[in-house]
This record gives sequence, C-alpha cells and structure tokens, in this order.
Amino acid sequence: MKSNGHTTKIVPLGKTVLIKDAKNLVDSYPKAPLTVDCVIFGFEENELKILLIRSDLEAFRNKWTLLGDIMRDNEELDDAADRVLLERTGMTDVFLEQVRTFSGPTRHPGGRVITVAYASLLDIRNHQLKITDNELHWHPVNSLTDMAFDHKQIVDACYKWLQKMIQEHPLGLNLLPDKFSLRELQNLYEAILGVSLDRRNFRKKFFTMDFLIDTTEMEVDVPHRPGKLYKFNFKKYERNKKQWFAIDF
Amino acid sequence: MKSNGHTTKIVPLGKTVLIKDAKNLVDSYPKAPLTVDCVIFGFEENELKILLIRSDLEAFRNKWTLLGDIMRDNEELDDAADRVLLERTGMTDVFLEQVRTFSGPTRHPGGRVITVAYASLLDIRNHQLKITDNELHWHPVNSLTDMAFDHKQIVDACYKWLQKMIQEHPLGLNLLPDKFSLRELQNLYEAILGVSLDRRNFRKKFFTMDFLIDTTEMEVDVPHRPGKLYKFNFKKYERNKKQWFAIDF
DNA sequence: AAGTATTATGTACTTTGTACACATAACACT
DNA sequence: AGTGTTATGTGTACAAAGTACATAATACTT
Repeated sequence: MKSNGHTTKIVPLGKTVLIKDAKNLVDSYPKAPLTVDCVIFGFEENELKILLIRSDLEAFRNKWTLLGDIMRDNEELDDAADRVLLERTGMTDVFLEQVRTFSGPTRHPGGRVITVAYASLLDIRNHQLKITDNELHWHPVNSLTDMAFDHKQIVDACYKWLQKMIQEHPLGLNLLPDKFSLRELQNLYEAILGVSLDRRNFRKKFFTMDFLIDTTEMEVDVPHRPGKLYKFNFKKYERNKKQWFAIDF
Repeated sequence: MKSNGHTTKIVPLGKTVLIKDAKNLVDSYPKAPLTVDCVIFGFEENELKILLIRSDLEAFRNKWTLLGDIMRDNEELDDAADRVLLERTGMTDVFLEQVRTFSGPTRHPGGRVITVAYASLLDIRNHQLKITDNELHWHPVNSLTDMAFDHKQIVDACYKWLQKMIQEHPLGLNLLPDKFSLRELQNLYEAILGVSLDRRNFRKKFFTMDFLIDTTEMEVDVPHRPGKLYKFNFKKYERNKKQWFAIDF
C-alpha cells in the first residue's frame, strides 16, 4: 500500500527504496472509526420487516436506527456483525452477509464514521424479542420514514440486495419457519418483490427444481382447506445448484 | 408502529437518556486507517488482465500488489478510488464499483488497515501507461501467484464479481474499444467466463437483444475475412434494460 | 486457381415460460 | 344437511427462448 503524490519522484534505476518499517508507515495514515450496521429482515403477516430501535442521539431524537455497533480492535467486521445479532436477538446461526460500505464524511453528526452494512435474514416466529430497550421492534420495510443518519439509504441498498438475492438463491427461506406451505413461500416472494405471481406456475417452478421435501404434515388452524407443509432440501441444493451461464440483460 | 404481541408494554419511563454530545461519543470510538484497492481489469490478446505494481514494502519484496491508496479525511471512498485510477492511468470516466471490504486484523504487516476493494474496467488500447514506476504493468489474471497482503483474495472476489456482472449487464463492453467485432466480443466472454460458446448462438443472442449498432466499417489487418464492426447502444440499453423477475437457482 | 480460415445466415428440435380451466377439500352459514 | 366461499392441487395448450448443427460467402495465402 503506498500513498500517492510523492511516489513520482523515482529513482533512476526503477526500483524505489523498499520500506522496512511498515508499522511506521501505517501509523502515519489518517484514521477513522468503523461501525457495522445490520439490516435484519424478518417476514410476518405477509410483510417484510426489519429490526429497528430509537436513536439514542439527541440529534436524531425519535428517529429510527439500524442495529449497529463499533468494530473493535482486532475484530473482523463479520464478527462484529455477528456480535450485534447475538446481542440483540440471541441468535447465533443467522444468515448474514456484507452488502456495502458507506463513507459519506458527514453521515454522523459526531464526526466521521465509516459504516459497513450487513443484511441478515431470520425467522421472526422462531424467536421472541426478549429485550425491548429503545423500543426495539419489527418495522415494515415499506413504511420507513424518519430514519437517523443515512440509514434509509442503507436499508434501500439492502432491500435491493435482498430482491436480487432471492431470485438467484433460496435465501428467502431463511425468513420462513422450517416447515412452510407453498402459499407462504409465494407470499414471501410477492411481498419482497412487489409483484403478483400465478399460483400454478409458481408451484410448477418450485416442483421442477425438485428441492422441496414433502413432510406429510398439513397446515393447521387456517380458515380454509389446509395446504401441505414442505421443507427445503438445502443439502441437495448445495450439491446441485445451477452453474449458470447466460447472457441476459 | 408495533411489532407482535409483547411490544405493547410501553416502558414506564422507557427512554434511555439521550446523548447530546455526539462528537464526544465518536471520539471515544476505536479508529483504524482505511484504504482503497483497485482491481483494474483490461482485455488484451484475448486475455483478462489487471494492473499491478511491485510492493514497496520490504516485507513483500518482489510481490505484486493492487493499486491502492489511503482514504483521506473528508474524502468518500468512491472518490479515493477514482483518484487512484486517475493518478495511475490518467483516465477519469472509468467504470468503477465497490465490491467488498476486507478487515482481517493482520492483513497488513504494519498494523491494522481496513481496505475497501473496487473493481474497474477499462480499454487497454485506449490509453498507454505513461508512468511505469514500480513495474506497473498489465498482468494476466489467470497466472497470479505471490501477491502481497490479502490481495489474491481481493482479486478472486473481484474476478467472481466480474463474471457475474457481465452476464447480467453489458459491462464487459467497457473492456473493448468503442467499435468491436462480434468475434472480439465473444472472445471476451469466453476468456472471462472460461467457457467456450457456439458462435452462431452467441451471435443470435446479441442480435435479438437489439442493442448493437452496425457501423458500416469492417475489421482491418486481419489475416482472414474481416468482420463487421459494431457499437453498443448504451442509451437504448439504459431505456430498455430488462426488468427481470425469475426464480432461478 | 485452389486451399484455408473465418464471417454470415438459417433450420430443426428441445426446453422453459405463460396463460388459462377444472376438480377437490375444509370451513362457515343457514 | 346443503350451499356458498375460499383455498389447494393438477393439467393442458401455446409462445418464447435455448441448443445443436448445416451450408454459403468472403478475404487472404500459396
């Protein structure tokens, strides 16, 4: 890693002098604090939701913010995001992926803070929020206003990321319980993508992919003919997942 | 906005104390230096290449490194990456996109440095390297060993990113001259994706997308029947680009 | 003038996607 | 008990896209 500008003054014979004291070099770099912010998606009542709390900054009084924390010394960003999730939801094996880094110099009123956005998906029904500090709650993605910092932008980026991802990977299933009906699955896709789909073709599509396992169970307590419950065969998916090549734009 | 069930208990006084001095808060955060590293792709002699230099760190003597620089105070990461590109290639309107942030605590021998990886695409023929400090040169992507830092990992991530991108967007055309033959375009796809494609179907695919403009010109100085030269209609693409929905995994 | 390499176009077949129709099962209400 | 309502579950006919392969045309080389 070399800094620019001064590099142009070059020794005639090509080779620049090698830097021996790397520590000294790094110490001379400008520094900034880093945080992670998690967009934690859940699905409930046929709506896509995310976990939010009230900001505890006076400057953002009554505004919603994502769950985040600072990156500690010697901590990977991924681990910091895991930590946030564990601390807030008690869950440890949650799907989590880095989405993008936000670096606007004025995004934090207290000075420069770079944040790395993570998206994660979990099944709301599979855990109850125990702590509700700062009004921690599930908020519908489609009615978000008044967010602190640039968190609305971060949510938008993660939402787009999710829409793309569920079309290429069976990621959305992380938002559903272990066993689910085809209708629930379709509701999920319709809600996240904001489209409406033909029931029969949706069904056909998933059956021909052949990753659904028919548990012999049925839905209960539904006010109509109950549907079969399925599991997703993640192992088979991992083995057989499409190695696609297609020019498609 | 309420979530399910339990949230109804609105905390008696509830509110934690609001933080008034945001600056003080941010000052208390641990800090780390940030850099950007650019994986600058080019295409030459039917090979995908990237711009590399020799590391100027003693610890990485003779190893190759990506072009990078520190993020300055008050500078967006995107701008830092643009700056690297301008300084090294003299080009300013280059395609550039953030790919991922790397945060391994020991990735830099001089202490902790977080780096944000950018991928960019440019037409090698459209500019000549003026400066060749530190053996700046185009290096084939497929014969990379001995890279400094975690730069091999970064290249791998960006290469995968590129493979995916050229299948969804006409990004690869940034690697070709303004006017190109269909054979050149196919070579590009074959080289980047590491597959071989049927000439006739490739051609059909691109023609039915209807984004190619037939310049009336032909290839010159080729030792065989010259092909027609085409331009890509980026404007039309932007207007008509596919709003795809497809579950496909 | 013949041979070689590559462009250019077309055709037949298979697979996938799309738009519908209809029978079936549980429930609610009278 | 019967009827209406709302889902589930399955099928079919057609359109579009992807795949495999054949043949003609054009420039250059010997």
